[in-house]
Amino acid sequence: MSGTGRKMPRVVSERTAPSGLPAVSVDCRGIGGFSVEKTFDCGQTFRFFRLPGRADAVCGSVRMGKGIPEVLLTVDGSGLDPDSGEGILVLEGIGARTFEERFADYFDLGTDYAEGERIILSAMPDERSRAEMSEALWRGRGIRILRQDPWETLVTFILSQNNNIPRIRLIVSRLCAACGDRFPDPEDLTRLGTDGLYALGCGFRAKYLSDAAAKLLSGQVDFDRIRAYRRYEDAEKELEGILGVGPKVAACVLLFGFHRTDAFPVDVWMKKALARRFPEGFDPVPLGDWAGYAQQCLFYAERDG
DNA sequence: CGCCAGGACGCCC
DNA sequence: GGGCGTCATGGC
Repeated sequence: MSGTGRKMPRVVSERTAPSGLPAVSVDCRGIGGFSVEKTFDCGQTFRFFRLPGRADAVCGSVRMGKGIPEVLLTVDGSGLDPDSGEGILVLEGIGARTFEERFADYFDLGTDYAEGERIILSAMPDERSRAEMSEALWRGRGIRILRQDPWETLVTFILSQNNNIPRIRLIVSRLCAACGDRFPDPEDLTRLGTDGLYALGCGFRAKYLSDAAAKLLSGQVDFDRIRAYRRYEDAEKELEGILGVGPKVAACVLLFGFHRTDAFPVDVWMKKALARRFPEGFDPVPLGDWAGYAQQCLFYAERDG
């Protein structure tokens, strides 16, 4: 996906919420649809939680980068049509300037996902597989690939292996609680040590997190270098130099943390989805930069039932 | 009690 | 290169 979107969302009002925090309303019509519920419940982020009794509103913290204060954000999608994903999005915790400079990009609202659907379907090899993909895209319509912080995605997806989403969220929340209610930096993991991470419930993944922190701090793994690789395999191999990072975790980090949208993570859910929908086999390569979005739709549809 | 979870490692052949 | 047991933990 190009990200050189034709129609950027527009801030239609800015105010101070009763909480005292800044808030903006954003016109999301004509950008290809957006669903808060699906985007924050499709397993790409683990630090947002549904507001009680609200299927269409979430609240969570966004890591903006090392040394930059996190943003506590409430995302209210109740003004978006659940079918078309068109309407007004309300964000509490940021003003218009922060939205335009950072969060329009974070939500990937400048990318035309309707065009992406057409590209994906046109790349399907036959009518039967096209029908299967069409159904999955319909179910996942409104999902956006968030542009998250690479370090946060690395840590959370190391924790994801042989684990389930509720428990990943639990461990991440304990990690943040142990680091002053913010996401830990590499130095924080070093300070906690493998024993400390183990005590927080990371299990056998504790040593993986220690290794990740050490290799980031030493420069053996470098996010700028990863970002600069042309070939997906080069970026994947550098990430796989970290203990506990294999093809699946690397794919998630590249997709969600580096917006390498040609990544196509395959986990147990995806294996089930692919075997069920495409028994003759499935090749994500022809999907190009839309492979990651197609994967998210297949994953969401499979897990949603 | 068992089984499973956004897998990867270490070892075997 | 493929196959298989193992790894912590919590929820069911």
